Amino acid sequence: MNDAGRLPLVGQVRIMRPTALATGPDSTDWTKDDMTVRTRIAPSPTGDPHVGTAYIALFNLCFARQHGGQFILRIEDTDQVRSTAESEQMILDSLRWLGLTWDEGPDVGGPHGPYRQSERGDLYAEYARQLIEAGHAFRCYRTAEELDELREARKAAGMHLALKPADLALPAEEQARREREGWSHVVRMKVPASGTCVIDDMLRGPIEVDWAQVDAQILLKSDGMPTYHLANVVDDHLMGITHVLRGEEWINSAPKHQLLYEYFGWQMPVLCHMPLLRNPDKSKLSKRKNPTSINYYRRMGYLPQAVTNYLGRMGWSMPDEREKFSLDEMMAHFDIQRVSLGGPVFDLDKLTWLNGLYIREDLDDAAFLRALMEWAFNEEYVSQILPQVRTRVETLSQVAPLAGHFFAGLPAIEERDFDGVKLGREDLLKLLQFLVWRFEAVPAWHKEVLLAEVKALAGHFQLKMKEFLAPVFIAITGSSSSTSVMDAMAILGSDMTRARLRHAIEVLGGVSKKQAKRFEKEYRELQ
RNA sequence: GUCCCAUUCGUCUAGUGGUCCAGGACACCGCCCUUUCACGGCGGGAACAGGGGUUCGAACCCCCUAUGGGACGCCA
Repeated sequence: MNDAGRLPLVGQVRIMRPTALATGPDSTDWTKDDMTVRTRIAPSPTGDPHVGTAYIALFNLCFARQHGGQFILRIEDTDQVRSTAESEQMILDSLRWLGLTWDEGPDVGGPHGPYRQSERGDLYAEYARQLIEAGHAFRCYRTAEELDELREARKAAGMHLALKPADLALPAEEQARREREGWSHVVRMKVPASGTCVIDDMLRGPIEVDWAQVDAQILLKSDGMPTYHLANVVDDHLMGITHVLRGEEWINSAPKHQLLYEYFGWQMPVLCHMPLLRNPDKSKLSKRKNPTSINYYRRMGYLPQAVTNYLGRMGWSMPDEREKFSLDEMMAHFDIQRVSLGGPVFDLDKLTWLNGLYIREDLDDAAFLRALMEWAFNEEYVSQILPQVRTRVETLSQVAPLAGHFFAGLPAIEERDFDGVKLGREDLLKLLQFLVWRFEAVPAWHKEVLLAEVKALAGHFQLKMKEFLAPVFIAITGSSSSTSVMDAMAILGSDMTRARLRHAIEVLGGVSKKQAKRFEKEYRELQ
């Protein structure tokens, strides 16, 4: 693809831009009757399926459906290092489990495919080339060290850290030399040095950002892959996306996106930045502080309709304020203007209450039985457990007590359950905390990987595996004698394992702020 | 450090200038129901961040301050 004229364009989608900037969100029409609304969720397959992804997907789906439009799923796997096929599959499975289905996507196809950015070939490079030709982008040969220095200089001067085209420019002969010698380079977009950019937000109204705050964004990485900003704009346009509902964290890069649309001469989709889901301490929801994987909630035995319902209550309410509603009801009554902007704290208690409501009110005996079987009493799952119990039981009735932890959430343990562990309190907490941190970072949740991690840590603590695993055993299985703890962790999955380890830390009185500081320091040195 | 976004009970929220000495839900507490525990029912405490405006009137509009969050990556 090297002729710009042959690039596929989407002509039939008409978008009405907000016309009255000064009048604010209330008096502006954001959709038009003759427009086909198209929204999308664009997850990056770099880990466990995140509840935040489901949250944004839910609102995109409801917005599209409510306007009789389409909802698209696109995989943004331009990060070649971190993206995995396994993660992509989990994301698709999880969203489908929640009932958040898409009209077009990598697995179901559609007229605007492929829906996986890694399969969209050199489309992005071609668009980047166009921008260079038009003088809107440039090749940048700066080294990582030079970039660090430039940022340091700006920091020292008390300026925003955004690197501007002028900062990055090399003397002509140096630029020529690096080009001639074939240095690795990136393509960056040109951005105005000063002035103000106004972006419109469907909920927040006009937002002013000073161009001085906006850096010369990299569009094409040195590996030739596009960054989010380029790929996102190109694909949203090519796929006819009319409304972009995404997380608040994108507000600051919206000027770049808007500028790219202008450079290309494309119609800009309507932007809507949703509030971010929060941890109880109000920081952005993170796996460091909370279970964030949809897999975790599934494994904990939450019903998909309850999870979806609960996510729908995050920053949004039904016009009649009812707490319990189905996805269909939400789509039928959806009104984007009812989104409240304060970042909602993800509250396990309320989700759990809601889930109970669904079990009590919505499931008859047959449906309850089915839910239970689908959840964990199915062949696939139980088959994983069998090898763990076969050699340890003499009657079938011993299976449930022995393997109960495979069918449970957090074990009912107390402080004194750890009495038999021959470790000081500080070391005990440290051991569990280090394990949690270590597990947060494992790239793939496989037994061999976990074993390597555990061995490394046991070495650090100068403990035999048996000694090291004693407290882990209690934390994971809730007992001092049970099935293999390494296998249990592998089977239970990352979030459940970490949740149980964290639960054990809490049971043991928790880690104080001072301890946390000490632990972090030691942990960093360990790396 | 610079910029952006936000701010109603502990938490999720209703509220878009008078109907709000602020309503509902979770959690918590009490009572009732009950052979236990739940479920269910009834009740209780609990919030408009602060200060200035605008207005006859402000949770709601404007400004300032404070607090929280986010962004500033060859991650998305």
